[in-house]
Amino acid sequence: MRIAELSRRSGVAVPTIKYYLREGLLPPGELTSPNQARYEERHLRRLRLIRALIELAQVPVASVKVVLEAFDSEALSLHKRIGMVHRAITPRRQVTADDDVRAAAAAQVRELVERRGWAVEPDAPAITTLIETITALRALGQDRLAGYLDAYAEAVERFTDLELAAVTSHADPDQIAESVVIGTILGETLIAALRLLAQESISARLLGPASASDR
Amino acid sequence: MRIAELSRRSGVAVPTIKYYLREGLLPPGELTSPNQARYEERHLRRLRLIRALIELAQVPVASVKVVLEAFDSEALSLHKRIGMVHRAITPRRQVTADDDVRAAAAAQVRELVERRGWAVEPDAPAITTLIETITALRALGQDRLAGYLDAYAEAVERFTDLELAAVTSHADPDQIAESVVIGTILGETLIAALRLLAQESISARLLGPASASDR
DNA sequence: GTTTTTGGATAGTGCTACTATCCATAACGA
DNA sequence: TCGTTATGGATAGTAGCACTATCCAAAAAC
Repeated sequence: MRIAELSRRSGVAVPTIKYYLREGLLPPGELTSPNQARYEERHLRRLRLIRALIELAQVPVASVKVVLEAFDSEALSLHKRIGMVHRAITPRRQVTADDDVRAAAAAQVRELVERRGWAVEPDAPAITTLIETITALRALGQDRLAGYLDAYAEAVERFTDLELAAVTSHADPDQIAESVVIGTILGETLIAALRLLAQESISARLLGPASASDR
Repeated sequence: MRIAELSRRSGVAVPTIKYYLREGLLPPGELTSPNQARYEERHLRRLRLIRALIELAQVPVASVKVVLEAFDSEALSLHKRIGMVHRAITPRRQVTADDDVRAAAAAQVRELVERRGWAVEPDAPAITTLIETITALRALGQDRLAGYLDAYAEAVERFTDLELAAVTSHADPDQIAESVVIGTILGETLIAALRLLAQESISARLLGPASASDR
């Protein structure tokens, strides 16, 4: 197919497709002449994936590129590819002043990881996010929330077990990689949306129409 | 305190504080003369909250403003304030072409909400996100993942129950509002980070060193 | 009494994610 | 066959966001 059809079937404007080609998000089509290229179904699939990552999961274009590189690195172990994706989608956090609040948060995270028997590198990007978030929660007077970390961690393990169990049912290792990468990123969007719905429902029941200041 | 001290204690540059004042994120200090204002502890707390929302939860400045307005709307019921926050932190999704894939996803979401007995408005922002995400997952050939929606929903209810239970232990309704708003937004960051850690751990165990192409 | 800081206003910056324009060539439709 | 439309590739421009920088007269600090 030519670029116009790719655009029509994906809903992405032609100049945007050209931009993705320039940025290396989308592999070039096969040139049939100096100014004519042919695109395949895989280009359409790739384009849909790019749009899902950008629009739904809000991944920046530069990170999408890294994610897709991990996606395509068939020579690497799946674990390493997942590591690449994690690094790509975790924003760089500049570490706050290293006071005792942060040290306590770091200790809490270390203990959590140990208690749950998680095999993670101590400099994993999510560790920093976790420490900074707990530090912020405590600084905001929300120690209570930070104290429920273990319960959160347990609930979170359900997602992961579920996902990885689903994945191992696939036979083709490339299919597995695809599922894990997509599941990691779009799964987060899914979970966040479900969480908001559950919250709205509970809040409607507990805190809504019954409130004095309402209506 | 004056602006220099506010800057020093919060770690936010003076011009940035002025910018937040202009944008209405931070209430003005009390003017003691035409070009002199006094800031209180509450300004420092507010500034820390703003930074946590922007840096950790990646909430855009314009949305932070709406969140803080909900935060300060003491006249509204907590349920309505939560609704404001949800609308502020959910990006506008332009609806994809209304084909049968999307219709099926919409039906799936409707059934899920009904099955779980969730009391949510049918035009809640998270509903659209959910439908679009499921549509995208199916378009990407990840029907399996989309099929686990119920299990995801169940795990997600744990968070929410936990949070709301924790909240009702507070007596002061303003404290409750504060906890819910902060918990809603920073909780998501927390959950996402924990999920990445759990995933890294499981993937290290199942898919890591054992792989052929890995060292 | 001089140096520093302040609130307030305005303008400028760097980055991101596109859009727009141009051009020579190729494909299409009458 | 021939005028119109589409294409690949290059370059330049744009809109929005989140700050930064600069300036000023007046106040504070030393």
